[in-house]
Amino acid sequence: MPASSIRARVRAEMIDEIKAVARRHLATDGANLSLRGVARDMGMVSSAIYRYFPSRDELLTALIIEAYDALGAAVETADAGADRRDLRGRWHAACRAARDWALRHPAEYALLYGSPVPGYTAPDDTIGPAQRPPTTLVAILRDGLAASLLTAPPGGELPEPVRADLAELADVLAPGLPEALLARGMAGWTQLFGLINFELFGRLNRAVSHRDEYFDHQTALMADLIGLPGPT
Amino acid sequence: MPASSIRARVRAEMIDEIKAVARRHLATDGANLSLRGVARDMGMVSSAIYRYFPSRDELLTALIIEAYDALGAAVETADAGADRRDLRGRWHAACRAARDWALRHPAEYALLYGSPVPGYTAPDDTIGPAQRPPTTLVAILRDGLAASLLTAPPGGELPEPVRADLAELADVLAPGLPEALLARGMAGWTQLFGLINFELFGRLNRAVSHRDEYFDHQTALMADLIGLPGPT
DNA sequence: TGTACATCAGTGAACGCGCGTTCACTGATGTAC
DNA sequence: TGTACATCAGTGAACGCGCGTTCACTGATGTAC
Repeated sequence: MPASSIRARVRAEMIDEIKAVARRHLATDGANLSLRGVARDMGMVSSAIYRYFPSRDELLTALIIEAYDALGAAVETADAGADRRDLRGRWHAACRAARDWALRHPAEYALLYGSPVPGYTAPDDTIGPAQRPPTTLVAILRDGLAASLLTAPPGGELPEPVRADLAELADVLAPGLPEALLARGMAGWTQLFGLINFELFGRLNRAVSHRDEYFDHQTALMADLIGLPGPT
Repeated sequence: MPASSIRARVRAEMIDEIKAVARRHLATDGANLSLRGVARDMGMVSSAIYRYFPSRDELLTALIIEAYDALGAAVETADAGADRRDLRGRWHAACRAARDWALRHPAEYALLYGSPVPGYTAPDDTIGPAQRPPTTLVAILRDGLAASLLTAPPGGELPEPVRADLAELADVLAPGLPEALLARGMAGWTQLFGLINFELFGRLNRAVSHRDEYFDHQTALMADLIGLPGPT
């Protein structure tokens, strides 16, 4: 290995460490991530960070993309671990994986799905990673339809403008998926993140104590609405 | 009117004005509300604010309570304006009112339902106002049941720990409501805020352009799940 | 293999800005006799 | 009705802290001949 690539490797490790420290900071400061604070924790002077990230916002962006990818990978892996033909099992596995990831990484979750960071607008590179979780969910529906395990609801129930929007969206997320089924998939996706939001941001605090069971039951209700077959 | 109460009235007006200015600030700074910024906008020196609020956090709390009350009132008024026996109409009206309020007051909505403010914990006075929207929603279900317009799903579908949690919760939100119906009401409530979150925080940006129709349709799906009678 | 040069990481000081909160104070407004 | 006193709103300076970013710099590490 040439000396230059040692330098490159050390550099890559530094970048990773900065991101790791920054992730820890997110937990206490929320999105008010402080470059100086990160530098302090690394035992460097604050300006040294600029060797690795050109600005605070770029560091934030890197964290956001990594978080989306981690969440997306968790959801995809969970889905992949379930029997292909057990749609309900796949749905539950994917939803649980999202929730588990969020509970294990609450600050990163908040960065992705909480209030927008003031003064920060996410660049376009975040779009792809952000689409992984919903893509995985609707893939379950598409597979089910292809295997005739599932029937699409009548499309006539959709108002025309909604149908048109969903048709375009289907091209991106799940080509060929009937609009009425995509609408239900979106409902499930919305519900999933509504549930996680409420749990994580304290909305269940004096209300629901058996969180796992509650989550599973709410998820099952959505599976019913979508029409996923399987044991209730 | 005695002179003293003139002073009291002026004081009350100042408090209102401070809150109004602070609300404007929320729109740009998010929850990083700055007392000095508010004071500047009012043409006062920053320390003068302390005549009216003992600390920044108390001002935040006042804004939060007012926002919850405004949202709660909007939802209640919308529900009250619909035919008592048209459960589906009431449900839609309440949901639309919540969304409308959120779209008109995005920063305040984010304060209530977005990521927690770092370093701030909401005091107990916020609990009551925060419960108004879900209380209104489940009241629709309770009314429907009382008027035999609605039947409760079989309670056997609920895992026991969830049933117990929901039984306690029913005592607070809607005494006597069967747990399985409350579970569906909670699903609707979760969905409602999931929908608003996604719309407000940009999750629908390159995906759904007919927001009103999409929202109504998603809300209708939840009404189906709950079993609300009425025209689909 | 050894030397001259280029690259790069990290330092330390500084700029210009922001913040919440305290404190002694001035003046105006109200109250009591 | 007039005067002495108390209350209160708002001022201005200060404390002590934080932040992102720039810039000239030192030394170490790598590269080319």
